[in-house]
Amino acid sequence: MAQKTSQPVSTPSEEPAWKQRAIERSTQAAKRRAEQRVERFLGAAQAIMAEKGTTDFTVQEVIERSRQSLRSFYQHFDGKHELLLALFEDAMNRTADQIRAAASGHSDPLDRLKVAVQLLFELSRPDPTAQRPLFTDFAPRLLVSHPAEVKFAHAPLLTLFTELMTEAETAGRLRPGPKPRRLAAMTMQTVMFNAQSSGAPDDESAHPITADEIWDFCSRGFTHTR
Amino acid sequence: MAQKTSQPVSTPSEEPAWKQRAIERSTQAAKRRAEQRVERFLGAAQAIMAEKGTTDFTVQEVIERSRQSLRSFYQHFDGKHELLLALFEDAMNRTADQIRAAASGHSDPLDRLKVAVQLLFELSRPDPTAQRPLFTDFAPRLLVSHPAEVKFAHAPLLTLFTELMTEAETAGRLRPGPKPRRLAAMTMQTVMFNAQSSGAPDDESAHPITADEIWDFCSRGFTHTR
DNA sequence: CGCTTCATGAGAATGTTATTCTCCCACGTT
DNA sequence: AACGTGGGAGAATAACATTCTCATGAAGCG
Repeated sequence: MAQKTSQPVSTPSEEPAWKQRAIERSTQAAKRRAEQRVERFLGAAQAIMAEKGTTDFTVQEVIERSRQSLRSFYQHFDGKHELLLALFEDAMNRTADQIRAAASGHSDPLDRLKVAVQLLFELSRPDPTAQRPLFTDFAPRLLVSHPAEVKFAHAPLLTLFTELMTEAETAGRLRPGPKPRRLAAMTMQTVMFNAQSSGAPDDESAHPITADEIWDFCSRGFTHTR
Repeated sequence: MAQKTSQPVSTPSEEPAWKQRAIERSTQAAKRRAEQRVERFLGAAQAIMAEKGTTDFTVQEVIERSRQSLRSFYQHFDGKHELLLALFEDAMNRTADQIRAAASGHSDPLDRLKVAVQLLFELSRPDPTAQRPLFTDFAPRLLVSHPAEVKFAHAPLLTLFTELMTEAETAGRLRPGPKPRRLAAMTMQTVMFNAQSSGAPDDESAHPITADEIWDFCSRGFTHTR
């Protein structure tokens, strides 16, 4: 955080710029190498998850696949937990982008919201076919063990939904009262978790709640319109 | 499965009634004893959970506390998983009863629903003070690993909410269209999971969504009332 | 050019649990 | 009295994550 360039306690003038730069350079190099390694771990983990369709891989598998060592792994990650968290944040970012892109295809604010809600619903659903174990396996667990991290990872999505809600509000399409951001938060949660427990898209006998139903529910609630 | 004593496939007459009864009696006795033991395991687990406020106890602790043996434990339960499931179902039943009782204190169908929603919200919230680790720890995990069991355990609650919804519908307080049962299911999910991620009742800086907001959201949605 | 340091590789050691297995005894039955 | 069975004690196993040890090779330095 604080750079030592300032001249307070220690003699700054005794740290010439060239030295700073030299250190900087070697530091940078080290950082690059570290990033390289981290990337390899991440890539390997992602590949394994894609194959097995679960987050239940072992650290062993990851290091074997990435041709690195256990030692190295724990040098770069605080534990398996952090690896998954990194992957999760990444996935959330990409998801937010995907949804934003899909929504941008419509001009009406409510249409945009609708598309976003329905796509998020589909993406959050536990489909054994599609490989999204991070959403269906990891996220729920993380939610109980590290709620703060989850909140952080959800940020991009929340931002997106807040944008969409705000646009809708500006267009006078929201009912007055609740702040867009809170509506966005509740809508997100509602959509994601209802998707979770809605079973796979096909199976089931009776229940499977659909994206349409969720949209209908979120947007209009259940009371009679007086 | 198949009995070895019989010559033909089935010879009921060759099994005298007295023998049947004798077997019955000893079977019943065994069953009683088994139930006894199961109760002890359950009780011990519950006590430990109450003390530690988490489902992360070890099987060891349970058997020590209940003064029984590992062998016995695995003879009665398929694994720790089944023990927790039993406790969970129990807790859900009691929760449903509690909510039903609270709701019965009001005469207006919508008031009843409101009370139910708000109480469920409070009960589902991760309050470190109150000891409800089954809701906050176990349920989410179970949801991903054994969705069917969760659905089963949720049944009493779903039934309750369906009743309340149906009453509201009968009273003409629901908007036409959606079936009460589906509204009940979505409302339940929405309330429970939003509570999950709403942080403890007190802490937090900005967010913490409230029971009122959730009720408002579920009942009225977010669109403008034309 | 030798020396030191640091990031890594390789993999053994540890720790924690759940789960299974083995031995053994007390009992009611035959 | 032999016997079959339920159950107690607790050792053995299995999976993993995590930590620790040792060795190496390359970068930096005098």
